[in-house]
Amino acid sequence: MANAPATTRAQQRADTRERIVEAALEAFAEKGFRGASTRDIAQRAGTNQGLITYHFRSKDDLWQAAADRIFGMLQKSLGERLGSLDVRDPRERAREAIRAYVRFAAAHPELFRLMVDEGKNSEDRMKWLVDTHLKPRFDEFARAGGSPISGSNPSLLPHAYYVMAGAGSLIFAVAPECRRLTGLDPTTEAAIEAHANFVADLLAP
Amino acid sequence: MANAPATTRAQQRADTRERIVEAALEAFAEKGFRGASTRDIAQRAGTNQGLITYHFRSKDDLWQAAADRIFGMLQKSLGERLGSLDVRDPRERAREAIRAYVRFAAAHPELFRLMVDEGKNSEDRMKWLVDTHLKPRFDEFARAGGSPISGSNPSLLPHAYYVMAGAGSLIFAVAPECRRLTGLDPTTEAAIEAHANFVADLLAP
DNA sequence: CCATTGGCTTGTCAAGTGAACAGTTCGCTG
DNA sequence: CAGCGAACTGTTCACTTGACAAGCCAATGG
Repeated sequence: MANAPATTRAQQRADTRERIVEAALEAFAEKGFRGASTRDIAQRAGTNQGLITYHFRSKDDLWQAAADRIFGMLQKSLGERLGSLDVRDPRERAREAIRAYVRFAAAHPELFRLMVDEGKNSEDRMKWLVDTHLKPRFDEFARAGGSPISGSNPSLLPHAYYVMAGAGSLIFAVAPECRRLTGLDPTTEAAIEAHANFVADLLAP
Repeated sequence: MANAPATTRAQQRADTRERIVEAALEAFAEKGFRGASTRDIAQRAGTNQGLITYHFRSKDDLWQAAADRIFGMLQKSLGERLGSLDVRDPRERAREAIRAYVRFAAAHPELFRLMVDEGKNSEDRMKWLVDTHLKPRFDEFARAGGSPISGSNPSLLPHAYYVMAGAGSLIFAVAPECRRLTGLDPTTEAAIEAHANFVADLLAP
């Protein structure tokens, strides 16, 4: 009987791509699109730079894969949390949605960093991000949280959306700064819960 | 009588430095520290790259000058606004401080972009920024706005600070994204006032 | 068992990058 | 008005960047 190979080709391919995407997400969030080099990403993934252009044609394609990954995680995380919630009261559902979002922002500050890095310019990456990932999230926000938060005034929806995103994410996105500035480590469980409740109390009291 | 020179040497020097710092602030906010090149900055300022290393020894020094500029503007802007306000009620003063901050964030989104770009890592620029500019602002926030906002619970101060900063700034920092995502142009006077009131109502109702 | 495939490695390239420096201009001072 | 020195310019240097081409070798399938 021939030795079965330790890892099949398909497995290896998938594993490598996964490692690269994860490293890319980390690097892009940390240094921005231009600041992160493909060599740095390759090193974090434990491979070489040439392999990146082999699996992903270009740096842009790799960035899209990284964005797909983090937004996929967000959708899955929020979906699970709200799906298994049998509360009908809209305000209570809105509160729980806000708290779920804050917890996700704490666990994955890369999401916010990516959004800010790209949202400030009008390049193709921003347009792709809005059309592919942000639009669906915003529409869902309008449906679920609009009324309890913005008081059923639709013209306030954009304000409410960006207030929630900014208020819920910033402290985790600049965690090193927060530690040095305030002494509070926002990555602790207690700080995360305190922040989630603080934001929920503000937006859906 | 000898012709007085069109511009004195001191004027020329100051003008040039000013143009470079302004261009640098713009570029750093737009592309991040690593993403912005000194050549790009020189071009925006209408000069050449060599002049930058002449006036500012290094790219780091130029970045500090840019940070000094935007934080100086913030301090001046808030100081003027609150100085000429003869309202004694703490809550009303807090509301006005919040609204003043939101207006500044709208007029100068570079402030928030710089903070996020640097606050996410632990490099020297972040430490310098905290010690030199952020610490004083945070202390003042604790003195003036702490009680009306965080309900006199000092352990909530960091949360309140980052909620205000994030909620008040994000929509302006990612204005191109906001336009495409929601249809709302956050740079209009109406949108700015709406946002200022929205945030003030949340934090100091 | 061997030819082939395809994931991966290595080496190379043109286009930048920040810093440094020699050369040029010109306002100011003596 | 001479000439010093500060403001400015253009170029060079050592290095990094993303992309690509050629070759390597283990898994695959006949």
